[in-house]
Amino acid sequence: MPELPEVETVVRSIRPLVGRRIVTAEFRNLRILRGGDPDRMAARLAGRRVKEVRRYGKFIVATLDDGSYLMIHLGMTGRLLLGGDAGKHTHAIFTFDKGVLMFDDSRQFGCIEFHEQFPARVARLGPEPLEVTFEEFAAGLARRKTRIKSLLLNQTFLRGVGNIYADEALFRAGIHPMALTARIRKDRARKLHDAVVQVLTEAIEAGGSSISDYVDAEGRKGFFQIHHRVYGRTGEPCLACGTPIRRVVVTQRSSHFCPRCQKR
DNA sequence: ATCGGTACCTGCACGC
DNA sequence: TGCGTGCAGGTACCGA
Repeated sequence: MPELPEVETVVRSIRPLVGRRIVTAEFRNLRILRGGDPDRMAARLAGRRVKEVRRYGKFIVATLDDGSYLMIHLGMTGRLLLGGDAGKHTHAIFTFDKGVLMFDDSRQFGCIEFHEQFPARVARLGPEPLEVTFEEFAAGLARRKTRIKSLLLNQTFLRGVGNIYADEALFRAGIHPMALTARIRKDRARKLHDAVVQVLTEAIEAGGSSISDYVDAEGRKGFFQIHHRVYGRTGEPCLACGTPIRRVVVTQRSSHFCPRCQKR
């Protein structure tokens, strides 16, 4: 489900919780805690006020009033929902002095972690795609020895790009997903940098892409999926040239591309 | 140090 | 109707 635009939309939709106080935290599925102690977490969280909620790539980090941090990752199917009823896949329930936040995740690839210090995993991520300079971006391309699709998905290169937006950006830049990064010339690299920024910006404006189950914390779907040019369009005609869109697997992930518009 | 393959889960669509 | 297969927006971990 969630890549940068979806996580950004979720973060914006839970902003009303900033300034609110956590009354109780209930954890129903411990897998989500990745080894964290549920009782200790609940005790540390109770009474804390949310100072700030920020997004780092696909990670959500809430800063609490005592300087501790609550980190949330939505994985593939994670949802944060304000209010509503707990369901089969509701794994955590945060009750605030005003409002309730539920974490729902059918595949359980998401996680919730409590940290006394800023989480190291988040600190190790690469730059934000909407902030990275072209020079940094190009230096990253030249330094790696892999296929461009793999690099775009690598969160230490850029944080937040996932399978949908990698495919969409590569199409817009006219680059084949299997292209080796070191062989991409500067003009193409610049096109790719621009394409990443544009596609993410447009997707945020559309509230993200709702393929099957993504919704924001108010239950609203995104509508960027209607603007996808290659992702999920295998066999359908390329919107630029009419050639059927193809699907190849790169690093175990589906990649959708136009064989005519995207040369290696 | 980097890279690709694998594992982790559930649900859905499909063909038989 | 049910069963097997393959696929799905994610990252961590392992061995080469």
